[in-house]
Amino acid sequence: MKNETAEHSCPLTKAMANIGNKWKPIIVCVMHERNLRFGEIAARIPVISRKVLTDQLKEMELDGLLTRQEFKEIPPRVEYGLTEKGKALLPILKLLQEWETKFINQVSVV
Amino acid sequence: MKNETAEHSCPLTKAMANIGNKWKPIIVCVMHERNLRFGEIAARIPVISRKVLTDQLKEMELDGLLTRQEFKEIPPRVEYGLTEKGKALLPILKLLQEWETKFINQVSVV
DNA sequence: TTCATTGGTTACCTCCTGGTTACTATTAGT
DNA sequence: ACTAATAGTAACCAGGAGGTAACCAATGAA
Repeated sequence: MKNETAEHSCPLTKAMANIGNKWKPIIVCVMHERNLRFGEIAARIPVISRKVLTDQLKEMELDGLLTRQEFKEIPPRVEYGLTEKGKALLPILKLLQEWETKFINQVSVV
Repeated sequence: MKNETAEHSCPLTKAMANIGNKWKPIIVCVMHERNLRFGEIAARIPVISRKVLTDQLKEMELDGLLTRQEFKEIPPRVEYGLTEKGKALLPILKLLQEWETKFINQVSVV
């Protein structure tokens, strides 16, 4: 979610600019226990395209949510890991999941 | 954030489909203490356009986040209020704000 | 008769997001 | 000589999200 006004606006807007999109919360979640290689992330989220995954990982690195470590090997190996900022998001995302699960049927059915 | 796969996917994806956009978290926040009329919400979020606000409120009503009560008066009066589901979001959004504030400077500066 | 008020609606437009597909580099293994 | 493996890129595209501006209905007040 691009947001030109994010810089001079409330923390909530900035937070949503960081993780308020389709894939980023999921990427954070799948990395909860250990660093993962690019291919491992892709395997855990099979429905995401490689291009979009690359884009998201780049943005998240810039936003300080995760680190990227490139090993100079052939075939290439790249490992991604959560930063402290990224890790701090985990309990919040867990709450969000619980919230969704709790109120799963409380929508107006049209 | 429209999401065709939301129905058969993880709660997190569904949660983000509910509130993962530019305005909805803010709308929830400004309604934290009491019901508000359309114009009051608009006044609390001056940068949102009327059309977008209307759209968001409609979607949030459908998603069970808030209620809409129309009084048959002239000029019209419409009051919006958080549902239990919407209220349950408040502490989570508060955590998100705190998270953002805490890590506010921890981004890679390019 | 005209205006102000409220809560919208309608038509239209732009740009971003996410998506597909094909392509790349480099080395080891057969 | 050819293939497999990894982590991407590049070119291109459709659709949706958010935005602007003008308009509307109903009534009381001036």
